[in-house]
Amino acid sequence: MLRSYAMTEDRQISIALPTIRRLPMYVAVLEKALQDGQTHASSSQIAGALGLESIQVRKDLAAVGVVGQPGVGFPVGELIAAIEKSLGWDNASDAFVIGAGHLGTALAGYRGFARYGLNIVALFDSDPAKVGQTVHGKKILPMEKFADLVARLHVRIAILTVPAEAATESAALAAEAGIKALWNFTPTKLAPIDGVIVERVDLAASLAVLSSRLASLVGASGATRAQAADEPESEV
Amino acid sequence: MLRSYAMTEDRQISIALPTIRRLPMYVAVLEKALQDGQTHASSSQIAGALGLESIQVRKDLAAVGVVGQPGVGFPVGELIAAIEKSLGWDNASDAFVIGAGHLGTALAGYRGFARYGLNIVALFDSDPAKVGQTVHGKKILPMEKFADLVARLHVRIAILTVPAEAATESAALAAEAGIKALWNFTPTKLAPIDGVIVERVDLAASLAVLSSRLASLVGASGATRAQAADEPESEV
DNA sequence: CTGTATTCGATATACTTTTATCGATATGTG
DNA sequence: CACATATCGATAAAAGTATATCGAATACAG
Repeated sequence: MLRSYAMTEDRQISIALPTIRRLPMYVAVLEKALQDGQTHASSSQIAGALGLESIQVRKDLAAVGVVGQPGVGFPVGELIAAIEKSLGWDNASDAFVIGAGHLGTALAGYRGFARYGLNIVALFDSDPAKVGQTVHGKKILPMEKFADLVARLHVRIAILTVPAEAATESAALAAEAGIKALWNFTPTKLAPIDGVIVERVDLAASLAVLSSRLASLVGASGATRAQAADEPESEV
Repeated sequence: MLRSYAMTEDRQISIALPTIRRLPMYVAVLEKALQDGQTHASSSQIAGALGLESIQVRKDLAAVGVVGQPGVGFPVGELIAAIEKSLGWDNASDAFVIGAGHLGTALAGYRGFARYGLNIVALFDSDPAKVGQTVHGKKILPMEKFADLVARLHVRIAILTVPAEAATESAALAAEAGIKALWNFTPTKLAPIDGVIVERVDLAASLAVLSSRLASLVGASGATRAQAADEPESEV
């Protein structure tokens, strides 16, 4: 495989974004296979479990650098380790939640993150009424302590769950404190911040896909009956 | 079924998925422009506000069928209306939340949805302790009443915020009740259900992008050997 | 009225991602 | 061992997206 990069040993950077997004699904399937006692899994097996094509699975797995064995499949354990390394999930990262509202609380209580190499340490909120409370065994601390604790605990990841209007300010504060990666759950699209990675969970985009598909489903049934098995009521 | 260009206005199906995901951002920017009294907005102005290229904005806006005026820009009001129509946001849709945990409560309290044409009517939970409570002015009802109320109120959208292990069952129940679109916030990848649109908010995928970028940022000091202890099951 | 700066839309090009093809390797059966 | 089946990896093709170019339309200043 020759590509224009090929300089660095770790080619994590060059893994295609769509591939990266699929990697967690592979981990889930592979861990299940491992529990079932499988030492190897074929691309077609993985693909079948996820509703993908086997060839795409092979391409994705090739991207993380694991070689399979013709006639056998891919070594499950090795594969999991390689994927987790590619994602940086081999070493758990500590994270702070900024904004101890409903969403922040929900995320703080989500245990699945442990498997994703993410460890939520504490929550921060500017509301004095919330400070001092404990949610899911994690303390809610005042924003004033944020910068100091980021430095002392070497926390690199902050999860933004503040109201939309506070997002920009909170992001700037986090960047100032030395946060390297922001997981932005607010509807606010943040301006790029130098040296800070921002990944947004865009509910509006997700809902847009859902509702446009729904709209075309309903709209299509009025014009054509080609694929519609049942007749939805025309409620416009 | 073939996608023809015959219909001038209603070719929502053919809008590219990446474009659809960007449409909500345009709406946000355009509404701001409208508030500032602008009647027209140029593609470069919109692009600048969102960190995109003007040409991409023009292409996206062309996809929703609005024509701009050379030297002037795009008519703001018309554009908003066209985008909202494309997304099915012109008529608000009622939705039920299944699972009145932290996440479900958070979503039920999120007012931004109103602007996205989504109206959360009630929450459902199988836990008798939660039933009867009210969150954000919305009642938590028992799952037993779900099917009946879907039919009576013609609700088409359900928001899944149950624990991972309950996701498949809840989805089947929703489909049975006549739900047409499922917005899946659980980590469970649902098998395709006939006649039901499923859109998943995949936190693992989002986190994968974040952490892989963070890992490659740290970059050169990457040599680590770690065996991850597995977590039994994920739980929202 | 003329020139300059904007801006759009159509077409073309480049890039990314997915899907297809095919030869080679491995397993298992009779 | 011969043969059918399963599987991978490399290469190629196709499909899908993003970006570049350029002529034409518009506004505005001089």
